[in-house]
Amino acid sequence: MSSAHSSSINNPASSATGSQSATSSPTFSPLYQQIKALITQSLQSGEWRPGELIPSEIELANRFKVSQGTVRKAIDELSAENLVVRRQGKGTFVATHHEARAQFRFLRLKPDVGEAQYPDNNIVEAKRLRAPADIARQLDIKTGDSVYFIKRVQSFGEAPTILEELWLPGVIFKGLSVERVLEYKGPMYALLETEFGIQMIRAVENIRAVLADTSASGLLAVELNTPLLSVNRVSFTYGDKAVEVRRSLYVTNHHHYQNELS
Amino acid sequence: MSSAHSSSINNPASSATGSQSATSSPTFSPLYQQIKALITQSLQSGEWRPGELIPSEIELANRFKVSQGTVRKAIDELSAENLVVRRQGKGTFVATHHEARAQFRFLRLKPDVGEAQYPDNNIVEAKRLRAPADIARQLDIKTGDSVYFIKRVQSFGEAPTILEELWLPGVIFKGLSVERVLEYKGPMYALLETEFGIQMIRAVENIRAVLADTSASGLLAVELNTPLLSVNRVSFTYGDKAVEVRRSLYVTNHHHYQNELS
DNA sequence: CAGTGGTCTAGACCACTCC
DNA sequence: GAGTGGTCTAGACCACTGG
Repeated sequence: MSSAHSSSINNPASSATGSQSATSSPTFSPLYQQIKALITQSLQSGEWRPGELIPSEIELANRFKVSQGTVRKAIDELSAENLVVRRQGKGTFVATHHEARAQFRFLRLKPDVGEAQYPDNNIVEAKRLRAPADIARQLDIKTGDSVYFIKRVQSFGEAPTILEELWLPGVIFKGLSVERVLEYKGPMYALLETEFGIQMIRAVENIRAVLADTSASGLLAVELNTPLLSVNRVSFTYGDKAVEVRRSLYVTNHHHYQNELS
Repeated sequence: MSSAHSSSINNPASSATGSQSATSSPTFSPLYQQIKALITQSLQSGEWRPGELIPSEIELANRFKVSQGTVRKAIDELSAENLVVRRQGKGTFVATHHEARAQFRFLRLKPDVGEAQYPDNNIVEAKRLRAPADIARQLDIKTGDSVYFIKRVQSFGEAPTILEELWLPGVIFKGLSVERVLEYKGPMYALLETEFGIQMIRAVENIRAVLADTSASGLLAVELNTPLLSVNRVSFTYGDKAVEVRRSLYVTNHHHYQNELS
């Protein structure tokens, strides 16, 4: 017995050769799913930080007392969900929003011609306020709870193209400095990751067509009643916890929202 | 030697135990990728038809002279790409558009309240004509080549919600009967699958916001200049061959286009 | 060169479906 | 019970990265 990290896995027969695994106990799930859950916990707890190398498959197999193949299958799924990134010969790394690759995972707006690029940010407004009912519902908090509100315009070159409002739960992002936000020019998710250790894992977008009102037409430099793409996004971190509501208006005269169906 | 199906796999050492595989020959790819390609060929050729059971993993392993694990990994990927569907205890089946499950793979429009449902079709127009330049480019055919053109309105309950135009290459869907289309009420992809053995595997949608013109406002029963979601879809079959252009207008007053980012 | 993930095999047992 | 996909193991070798 090498002691230390044994970790309670639902795996009665830790015996010797071949068999073991998967009895039909009340709460059964495959071993690799349990391993996956344990690794996810370590990711969530910050045992390994974004961008860092996680232990090798062999090391994890030893730690959890399972075969390398089982760890591999667990990591395969985490990789498919973009929680980690595998690099042959180097190791497996915790996914991070601080990478060019990651920027476009949550930005589907592409220019009609030319290469995709990341837009410039311009903060219009940033403040704390009390959550309106609809926002609170989407964030799974109570109406009137403290939220951060950020309004910004994103531009490609000289053309303002995205007008968006972000709502972030005050409890989770406690201490978010308005000044910090105002001076920050990079991707918001990268900032939230480094400042609060909160990672956006998944998001759901509801899309409609709307008309530009006075405010939008002014900020986006388009005529009143220009058709705009309205994108209502709710973003989730580990454990399917909602941590952002983002309401965006896209000018789609020279850009389009691209989606792959498969 | 049990003769019959040996099938030329890039696998020099078909020797006995363990090793073999993966020499660094000019055109190298992993064994399971080669197996995947062979299975895909059989799917494409119609050796196994949509909805049918394909041979078991063990049978395929014997046929291709590889281990079951290798076949498994090949099928895993085909399953992830929705080309086949695995059913424990029963077998692996060729995916088909004749299933409730499959309907919503290519229809992301969801009602704001209530369960998703499949709309009723109303054909407005169906005819053969010569491909305009932009359609031809997207279908990878020549301007003026014969195409089928179908215009239809789809309604949820009493509310017309989708106005769309479909272009299908004449060469591929030769003999598509206008009468057949006019009387057909189900999903178009199911019809094309059964009538021509062509399966839609993947699609790319480019989305913008536009204003309803006179024609659209009439057919969709909305006011002139109502904002509409414009969805330009190109669909692909095996071998990434474009086989449909579909230009849709969605009324998003009581529905929204839902997209999951991950 | 050692260490990592990637591929491949062989064999075992489990869970599910159908006869 | 027989057959299918699903899980798990153990061990081998390959491809890639870096010191």
